Amino acid sequence: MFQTTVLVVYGQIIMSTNDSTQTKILDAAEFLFAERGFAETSLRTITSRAKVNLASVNYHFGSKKSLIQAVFDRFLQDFTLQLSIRLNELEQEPASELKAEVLLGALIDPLLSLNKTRKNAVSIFMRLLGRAYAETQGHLRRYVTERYGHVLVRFTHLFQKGYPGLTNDQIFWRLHYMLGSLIFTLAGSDALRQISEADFNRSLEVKDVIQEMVPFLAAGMKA
Amino acid sequence: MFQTTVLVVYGQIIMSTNDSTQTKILDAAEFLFAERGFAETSLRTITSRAKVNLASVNYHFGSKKSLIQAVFDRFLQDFTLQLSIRLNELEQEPASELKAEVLLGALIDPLLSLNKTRKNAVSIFMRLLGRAYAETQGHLRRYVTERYGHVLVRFTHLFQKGYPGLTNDQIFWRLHYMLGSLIFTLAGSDALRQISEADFNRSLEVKDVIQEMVPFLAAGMKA
DNA sequence: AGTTGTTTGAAACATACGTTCAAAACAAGA
DNA sequence: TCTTGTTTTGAACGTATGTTTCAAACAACT
Repeated sequence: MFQTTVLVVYGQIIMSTNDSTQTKILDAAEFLFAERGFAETSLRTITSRAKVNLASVNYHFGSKKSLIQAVFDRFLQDFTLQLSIRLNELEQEPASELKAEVLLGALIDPLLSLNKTRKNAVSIFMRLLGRAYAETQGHLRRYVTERYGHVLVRFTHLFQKGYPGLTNDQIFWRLHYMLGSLIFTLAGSDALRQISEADFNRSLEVKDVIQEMVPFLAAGMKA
Repeated sequence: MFQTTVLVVYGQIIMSTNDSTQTKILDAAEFLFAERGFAETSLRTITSRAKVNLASVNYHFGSKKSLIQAVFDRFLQDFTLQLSIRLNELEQEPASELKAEVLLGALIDPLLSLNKTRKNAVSIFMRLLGRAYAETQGHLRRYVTERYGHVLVRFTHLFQKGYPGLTNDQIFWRLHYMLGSLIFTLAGSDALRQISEADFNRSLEVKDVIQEMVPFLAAGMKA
């Protein structure tokens, strides 16, 4: 008794809406979690925004903690699927082809493609990642790394193959730096703006921000 | 009625302890806030760790929100003071001297000097900054930027002077990237480790991590 | 020793939260 | 239409939280 619309072009899902209770909850939850944080968002706020009953969260997801995991799963399933397709291709390439720009592309393209599924999905996803990363204490990070960590390991191996002159330590940390720039910048691209002055004429498109970032990160990688 | 010990060498405060209730609360609060987050840390947990009465938080700081601000103030007063001394010097220098390594040093040295005041102060401070940054919604970021933003503006101007070939937009974003790497890396240097494999032999000292980061960031700045 | 202003202490308050429950509403098949 | 399994609903429960209150303890000064 809910409405589902799926727009498919040349076999690819371009946009889909799903008015089921579960989807309405996930949509409201991911927005509010990204906006305010996990602890700061109550189930009542979520169900109120989703226009569903409070009890339906526990009925469909079991608990608030499981809802948070479900929000991440929806993003990470899409993302890691696309990423591992790219990794499969790159793992066939010779080391000479594994330059930073190429490897970053394998990360960024799947990321940007998320915006095809939901509005502002990339910003929301990055904010959620930033928050999950801050949750040193919680079980969320453990859950994410246990479930999706193997993809990042493959990504690391490609960098090691492409940059044999760097030690494993250097690779590890530089990947760390790059992730930091990416998540930090995309999570709060509207944030640091108010720190600086107003006389900047910045392009706000996520795509442009990332495009601007690639040469910066690639240069650092070659340092 | 409380004990204060200040160790001064050649006119500089090397280490100081202060057993007043306010200090005990601040010490416990900054540790727990960094560890678990603001919302996830209750006043009862704080006062229990600090071994003071629950009501003393509201007596000395007014509210939990004000306590959070006070925690930041204690860090930022130390840090921005040291930073602005360095900025004063650098603002006298010719543009040719304002290279990325030098400017980053003006940021990093005051940062590292925080570890002289309290144990693990740098890591704690960076985690707090990461959390404050994630708090898009809250008033915390507004408070910090209104009170200490002018120092960052001066820092931005120095970069513009040192790198006249870059547009203001590029400067702005690249500073953004650098901050992301810095905060992200230092806030969770023990975090991404478990994602990757165990066969890395990483140095864990904050100082070393930062030292390793400078060439990476400087190369990006020159890209 | 007595007075005054400050700090601490134990208890209580009101509120917001995640979760549970049982009844009602609904959908689908016999 | 009756039955069965699923979903939605409104209300309630227990608990944890930030804050307030007011009396007791304390420190400094005369």
